[in-house]
Formats: sequence, structure tokens, C-alpha cells
Amino acid sequence: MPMAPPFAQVVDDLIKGQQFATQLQDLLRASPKAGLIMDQILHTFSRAIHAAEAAAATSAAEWSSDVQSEVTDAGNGGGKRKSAAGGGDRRACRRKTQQSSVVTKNLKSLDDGLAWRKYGQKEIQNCKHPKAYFRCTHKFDQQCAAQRQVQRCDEDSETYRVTYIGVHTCQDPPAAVTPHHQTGSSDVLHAAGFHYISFAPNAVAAPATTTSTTTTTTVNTTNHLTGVGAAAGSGLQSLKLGSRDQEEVLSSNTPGNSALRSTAGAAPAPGWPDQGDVTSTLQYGGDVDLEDQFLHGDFPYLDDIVVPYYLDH
DNA sequence: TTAATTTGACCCCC
DNA sequence: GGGGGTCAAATTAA
Repeated sequence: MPMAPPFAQVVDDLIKGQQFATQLQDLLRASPKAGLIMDQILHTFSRAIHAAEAAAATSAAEWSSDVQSEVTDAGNGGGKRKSAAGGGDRRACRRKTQQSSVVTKNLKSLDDGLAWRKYGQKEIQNCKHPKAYFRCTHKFDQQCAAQRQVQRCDEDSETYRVTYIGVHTCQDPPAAVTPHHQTGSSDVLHAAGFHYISFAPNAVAAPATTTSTTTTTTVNTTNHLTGVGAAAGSGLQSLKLGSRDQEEVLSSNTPGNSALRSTAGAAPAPGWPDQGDVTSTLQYGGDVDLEDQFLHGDFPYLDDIVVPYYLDH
């Protein structure tokens, strides 16, 4: 989606500031207190970027609507499906996708705590497994452009290659968040659209020289999930992955599933609380409690998590 | 009844 | 022309 020029400049400046701050954060690692302050600065940048992006999306959509209708009227002569919703909108959507930030991860679990809705699945050539397509549940009610594509790795069928396209601009209710990670500050951050940031030492360097980046990361949750299985019994959805067929796997592990989301809001579903921990890490990496855990070595996943929060531009 | 998923068809881009 | 991404009607689940 074309970003309105004033917003593009704002976002660009904010990202530069964020990158400088992350470099400074590296230098201040020795001091935990300074690190906390730096994290708050980074939170502020992230929040501002999201706000500017959301505003830009709205602005650009309004700006392009007139142009879009012209193109649609002039160019959609033939061969459409019966529905009125056709090619013009699709073209706009595809352009938007191509210009969004793209982050690819290899994950053992598909639960990232965000509300996704599956809208398609496709067999991909030269791949054993189909690719599933997800969009944010709030695509229409909050104009959130985030998308996710999930495909099982050919070489390791227990690993999923997950591609995140765009960033969440919605204010998703934090239903999937484990309560003990839900501090007041993280609520505020989440409400502002803050989703991805990492305290992993090597994460901060990622965006420094990036203009448009695809980053591959691995979140190693294997041992952890195995442990959960031993404790929680057979109700584990994550441990059912191997026994289900592909379609079921890709859809039933989608956090957008209403059952999962509703259970997470009240009491964690059997077998899910530990995945919730990982989820919280991804969403609320800036939470002071989590960083305390990280600094004291109590949060093993963060060692492997490198989640570039914002890689575009 | 509502929301999510499935799946075949459509369409854009390479 | 084919592959990949998206749409939307039909189906399923809660």
C-alpha cells in the first residue's frame, strides 16, 4: 500500500531513531538499569511507528479509493466470477502485501498468541506440504493488514516455516496472554499495537542497516513442549500435531480459533499455558518482568528468539 | 446463530 | 501459461 508521504517521512525518522536506540542499547548492556531505560525508549519508538503506520494505512486507503474506483471501472471488463468483489480489490491487496515487512521464522508451534483467520490453502510446487494463508482476524473491523503464511518444512515435518507479512495495527484483546505476564505496562503497549520486540542480544542489530528485509529465525520450543506433555497429559494440542493431517494442523493451531481464544481469556486451556509463555515473549518482550527473567537466565527461550520488530523501510 | 474453516475458482505477476 | 495469492460460497464447529 502506498504510504502517504508525510507519514512515510515520520515512520522513516522513527525507525532511524529506533535503530540508533538499539545500537545504544548494545553499548549499555552492562548496566541493567540503563538497559531498562533503553527498552522503554524502544517501546516508545515501536508504539509511535505503529501509530504512524496505522494512520498512514488509513490515509493511503482514503487517498487511493477514488483512484481505485477509476481503475476498476475502466479495466474490469470481462470474465469475472459472479460476485461483485473482484479484481480491483485484489490488485490493491497484492500491492500492499508486497510492500509490507516480511519476517520468516521456523517454529515448532503455530501459536503466536495473535488472532489469525485462515483464508486459504494451496499446494505449492516442489513442496511436500501445502501452504496455509492467514490474515488478522481484525482485518476488516480494524483494518489490520497483518498476514501470516504457514508451511511445513519438507526436511523436518515438525517444523513450520511461518512468514509474517506486515505488522499488526489492530488492538487485539489480549485474551491469549498468560495472566502472570499481563502487567499494566504491557497492556498499554499491546493496546497501542505493540507486538514484536526482542531482548535477545543479537536481535537489536538486525534492523540497523536494513531497508527491506527477510529474516529467518528459529524459536526452539521442542524440549519445553515435551516437558509440558509430561506434566499436562494427553490433552496437548501441540503434541497432537504429528498425528493429524495437514489441514487440521494448520487450522486447529491457529490462535484465531474462537475456542482457544475464549479459553485463554478465563483459564488456560489444558496444555497451553507454556505456549502462552512463548506467546507472551513475542508480544510483550519489552515487559520488565520478562527482561528480569532474561537477565537472570530464567527464560531460556529468549536465547533463541530473534524477532525483528520492524524491518521494513 | 454466529464465526471459523475448507476448497474450488479467479486473478495477478513473473 | 503457470504458479502463487486471494476470494467467497459451502460446510463445519461452537
